Amino acid sequence: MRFAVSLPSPHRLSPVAMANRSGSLIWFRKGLRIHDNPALEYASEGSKFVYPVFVIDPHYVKPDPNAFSPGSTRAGLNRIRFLLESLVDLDSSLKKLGSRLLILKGDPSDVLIRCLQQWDVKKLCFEYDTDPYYQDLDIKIKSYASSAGIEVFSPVSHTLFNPEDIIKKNGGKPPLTYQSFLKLAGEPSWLSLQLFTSPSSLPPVGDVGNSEISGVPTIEDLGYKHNEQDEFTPFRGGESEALKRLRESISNKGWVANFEKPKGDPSAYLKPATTVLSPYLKFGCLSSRYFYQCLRDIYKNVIRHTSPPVSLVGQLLWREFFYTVAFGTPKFDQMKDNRICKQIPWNDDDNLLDAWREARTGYPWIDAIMVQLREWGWIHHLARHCVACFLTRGDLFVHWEKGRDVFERLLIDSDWAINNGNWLWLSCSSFFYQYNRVYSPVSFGKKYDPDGNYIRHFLPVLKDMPKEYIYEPWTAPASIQKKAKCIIGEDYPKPVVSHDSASKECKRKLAEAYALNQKLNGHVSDEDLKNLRRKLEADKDQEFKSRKQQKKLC
DNA sequence: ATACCGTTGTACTG
DNA sequence: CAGTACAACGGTAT
Repeated sequence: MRFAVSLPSPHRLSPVAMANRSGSLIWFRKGLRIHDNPALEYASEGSKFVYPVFVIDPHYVKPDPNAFSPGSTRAGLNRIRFLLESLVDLDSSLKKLGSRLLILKGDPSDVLIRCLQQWDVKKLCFEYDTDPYYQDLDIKIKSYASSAGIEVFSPVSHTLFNPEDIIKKNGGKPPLTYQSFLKLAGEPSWLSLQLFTSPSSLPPVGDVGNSEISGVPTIEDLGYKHNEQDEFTPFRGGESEALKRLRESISNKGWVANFEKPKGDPSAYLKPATTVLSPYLKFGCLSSRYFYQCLRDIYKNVIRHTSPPVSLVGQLLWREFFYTVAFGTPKFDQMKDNRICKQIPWNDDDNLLDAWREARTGYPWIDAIMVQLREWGWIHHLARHCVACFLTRGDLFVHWEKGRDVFERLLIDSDWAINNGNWLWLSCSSFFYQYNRVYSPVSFGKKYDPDGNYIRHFLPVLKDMPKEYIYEPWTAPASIQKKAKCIIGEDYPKPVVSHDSASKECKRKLAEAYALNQKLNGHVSDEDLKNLRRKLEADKDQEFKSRKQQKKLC
């Protein structure tokens, strides 16, 4: 039966009406795909109607004129666009199966609860998500559903493993090294199953009463101007694009079998050295499990292949590792009260942060990466390492949380667990502690590009720049500087700080902080941090004075 | 207590 | 340029 217009709330429905409910609601959040989608499969099983819903949260998409780049408060325009493209693709796939995507706007929990009240829904299906944002949301939704007698199905399908299982296996705490994670994880249990079961048709959409439903909005619909941004990311969102990219990536079996992350060229932009599947994995346009299965199939048929951590499968397992640690670590995204995070008295100087964020550090190789990040929303992972090290472990010595925020906004693939994990890693706050080891484009360039053209494609502006300029901007011969200035402009900034990969000064600061952490067994109070910061500043002052004195004597 | 290890190092010598 | 010495932290296994 079909319900006409709006319904009373479920606790006021007669038992007959409840019993007669025959539809399902699939709530898309991540997992924007048809293939390997257990929630969608379960929703359509034995259902007369299926309501495929995506809720657009104004908090996530509403233009924020005060943000430092075009976009909303939380997301840059590139990612918003990527999301909308993914939704268009999902809608068109659903239409081919006899259904369509219902777009609703508002606070997700309010909107969804209203749908459950008004529509013919017996089963509510959505992919399980470990991000704190969804964990909170899910509690609300689940508690409503159970009070209304609606069945909830929330399978783990975003990741290869259930982080909860791994943590349980490890005695309640997440593993903190990649190797121990590998041991605990083993092979995923579903590997022998045929995952790629896209439905051939779907039940029709039920009566939606008087709910306000729209098609997928354009960025103009959301209030953005057509020319808000000069250059947009060249990566198109959506499942179709994801599968196309996957097929292209894995068509070269030798490449897949021999993939070694550190050997790729981070500057190769038009033909990236990696698969650039991360944004599709982030939104679930591509199933990580399907990807994993494809890779395993290839490995089976070759004599030799690379292994984790550097292999392609290894990259997928890094994702699992960070998801697991992030899920099992309270306050994972901050320094304070974070069990696994070193307490370090970072600089409070926002001018340094701004210079880094706005690509005017005065180091073309850093600035080039930052411009590509802003304009294209994607940079090679090794390039991410370079700029993250530069911000936190050079003379800038800026808090990793601030760099994290910039990445979270600008990257089209920014993923809560992975982004925070990498910043913890690269700032030597957790997982990795060898603060004298830095990642810099100069060393990558030396290693991987004998022609010296290494950094060329980070940015079109830099593509014809002589390597001397790029590597050592302010010590290059005058003739080269002259040529470089023609390309970049006379007003190209002088370096904001001296930056000798990881400077002695920075190393000293970190060593101090580590000693403090050790002495206090990790329990470092705000007061301790303040004192240490004061001490560091006093030391610096002292050093400055003594240097002045020495000069005088000379 | 000690040795060894870690996704992709650095600096020097010849 | 290749080869070698060095540097260095916390976590884990022994």
